[in-house]
Amino acid sequence: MAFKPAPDSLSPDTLLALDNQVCFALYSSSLAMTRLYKPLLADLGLTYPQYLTMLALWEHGGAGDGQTVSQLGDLLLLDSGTLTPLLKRLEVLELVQRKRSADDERRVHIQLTAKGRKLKSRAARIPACVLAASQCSLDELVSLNRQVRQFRTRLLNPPSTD
Amino acid sequence: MAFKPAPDSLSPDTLLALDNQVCFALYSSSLAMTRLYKPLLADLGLTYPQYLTMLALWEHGGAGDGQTVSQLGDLLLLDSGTLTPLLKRLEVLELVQRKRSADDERRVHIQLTAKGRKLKSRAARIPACVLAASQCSLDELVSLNRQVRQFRTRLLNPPSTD
DNA sequence: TTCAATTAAATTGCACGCAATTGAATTGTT
DNA sequence: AACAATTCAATTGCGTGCAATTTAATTGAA
Repeated sequence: MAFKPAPDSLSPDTLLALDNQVCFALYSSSLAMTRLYKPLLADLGLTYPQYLTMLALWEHGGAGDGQTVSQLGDLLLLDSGTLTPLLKRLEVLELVQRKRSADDERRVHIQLTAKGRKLKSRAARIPACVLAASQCSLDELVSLNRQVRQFRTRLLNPPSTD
Repeated sequence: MAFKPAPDSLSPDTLLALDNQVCFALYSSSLAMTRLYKPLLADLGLTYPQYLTMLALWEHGGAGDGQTVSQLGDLLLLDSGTLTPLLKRLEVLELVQRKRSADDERRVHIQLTAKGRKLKSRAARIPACVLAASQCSLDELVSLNRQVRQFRTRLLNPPSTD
């Protein structure tokens, strides 16, 4: 008499189920976050990636020369192909200034304008809105943030192939 | 004698720090996952969103008429503006068939072709590659997946505004 | 029955992401 | 000094995401 087989946890059906993919959980959650931010950011005239860029500049752009495109890319994990046109749009909005470096003409320094710095106080209201909409406690968000960042760190430091 | 003030956990600087944004953790992790999948999916000739769409169809497209565009959108949390051109590309690849519904001409049914069904066995190798590259245990991924999905569920069911 | 409201998919326009390439500036080696 | 290799930003091309609109089909209320 045969036992009823348990669902094989390594079957293709299980391995490929949409809800079993961490990648899909991250992907769909990230898009859901973008949608949540959109109306909040519309008040500031920013898109979501533009907002992240302003966060990076508010936090790390205070020093004299601001940040180069590459340094911003390191902070945001994006490349110049994405950042260059985005930064040009922020320049049109008069939130940043783009200036060729004097001592290395290859570099472009991104500096906040007065208008860009001023926007920070209005943006400061956003995190509370997001916390409320997430229906999570602050502790839960802090914990989730830590775990997702830890996961990202491991992804970005692939095992050496020695 | 004044105490040295603790860093104010509710100051704008703290609230707006890039690493304190769950949204950025999710965003950058999701992009990092996309980059990880890219070479694996290149072997199958798929982009990452196309792969997610195939996952949805392998799991839920077996029944006679497959899934309509709307039903796929519910599974993937995407709309027709995104899915229609993506599905047309999958049709060009001969992985799916798009057919107007007979009893409701507004609907378009998406069905796997034999070639589309066959691709599943090759895709079945991908999860193991991702697990290895993530440098996480299966338990850790399962746990992270559960928490991110729970977070997404709360985001998508906003508190009623009665 | 008629026709307004609703629904489904497609279309349009814009802003990403990113691979691949280009062009210009700098560095390193001899 | 010369010049190959490297680095940085910009550009090009393609595939998403998504708001807004359009088109066509269906539903529903008078």
